[in-house]
Amino acid sequence: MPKLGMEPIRKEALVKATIVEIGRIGSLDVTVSQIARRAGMSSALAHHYFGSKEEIFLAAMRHILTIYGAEVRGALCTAKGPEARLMAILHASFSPGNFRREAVSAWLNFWVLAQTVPQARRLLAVYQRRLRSNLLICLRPLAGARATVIADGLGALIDGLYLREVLKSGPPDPAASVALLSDYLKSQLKEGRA
Amino acid sequence: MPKLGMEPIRKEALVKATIVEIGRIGSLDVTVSQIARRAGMSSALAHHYFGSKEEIFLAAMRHILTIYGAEVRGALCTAKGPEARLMAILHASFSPGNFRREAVSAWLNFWVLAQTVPQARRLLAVYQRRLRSNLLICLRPLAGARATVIADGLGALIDGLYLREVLKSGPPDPAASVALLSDYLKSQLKEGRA
DNA sequence: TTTTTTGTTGATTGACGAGTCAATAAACTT
DNA sequence: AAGTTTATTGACTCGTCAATCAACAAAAAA
Repeated sequence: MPKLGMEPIRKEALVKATIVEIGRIGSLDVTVSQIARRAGMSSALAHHYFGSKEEIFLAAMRHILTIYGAEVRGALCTAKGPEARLMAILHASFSPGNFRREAVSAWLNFWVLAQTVPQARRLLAVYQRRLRSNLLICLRPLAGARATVIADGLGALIDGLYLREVLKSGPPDPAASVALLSDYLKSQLKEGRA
Repeated sequence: MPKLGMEPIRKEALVKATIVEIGRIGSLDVTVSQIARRAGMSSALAHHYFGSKEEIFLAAMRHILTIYGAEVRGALCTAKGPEARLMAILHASFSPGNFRREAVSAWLNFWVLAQTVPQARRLLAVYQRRLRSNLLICLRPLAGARATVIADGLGALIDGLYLREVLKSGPPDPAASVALLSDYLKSQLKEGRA
């Protein structure tokens, strides 16, 4: 039955399965067999395509970051004006796609991974830099010299809200998080003007 | 050579060794043997006193939370007035003790643990509630109805700044985190008055 | 048609790790 | 002195899992 051109399909299936399994188990203690089974193939095939478990994790991480990046870009392209663009970024960070339980769990575990795997750390650093830069572009015309402080605060606040989501029982509440962020933003901008 | 009354000594040594090892490895993929070796005993003894690896982790977590709680209480008892008490809490959260790489790494990994181990989740929830309540007590006289929003924001911000410190390369910079927090606080309080 | 490339898996290897157990020894009790 | 409790460990069991391999199947290239 071997159809040709399976590689990208299999890889994508594995990446998605990895995120699901990490979310299900809640940690990186996920076996390649579990991932492969969920993706509908043998563990040997997973190794065949990715070489190692670590590569699978990194691919999954890239996938999450790519989704997030795309979502931000998509939101930005329709938003006009710095304030609207800022809100677009914040909304994208808490969009249903990124704020699913499994995605949050994946993030949390990638943070852990970043402590030991340089490649993972680099990926995360790229995301942080891009977020920061996006925020700064919008903030500078609004807050001048205070832009960097506000951007750092917003970045940390986003991560912190993700963290807290992990412990919360019940369904995720993106609106509350965005509200808190926008409240923070509003008061910081007022501060600059005072 | 068996001296009597070793249990508490051994347990404490194991707990401290656990935190060190988690910091060193950067994850919970720490073997009981590693922990025991660092604590200067056989792995069998570690099992003898704690029964399971999970119990060891939970004890380590309790230890970290206890230290943090003590630090906050200590800082609070000398501070007079709501503003000073707020700053005391913030400073305690970023005291050198809590800010050592190993402690922060432990914290991050306990977060992961909290996703799957109910006992761990409960411990972390207690910490969050206590922090929130401490903040609220100080904030209510200063910000009235806005107190809860500010407390939630501070809590998330603390966690988020923590996170970024672990992942940052280079030495940690508690002062910058405290500065950002106090900046946030200041502008939020001004907000309430406006 | 033969050969090569691509897809696929069951079985196996080799390592490692949590938890148990039997055995030893020092202290404390009676 | 005999018995009990506490401390301590080396050796072992049992399971798991990442990674490899040999083998088979089908498409594409020669």
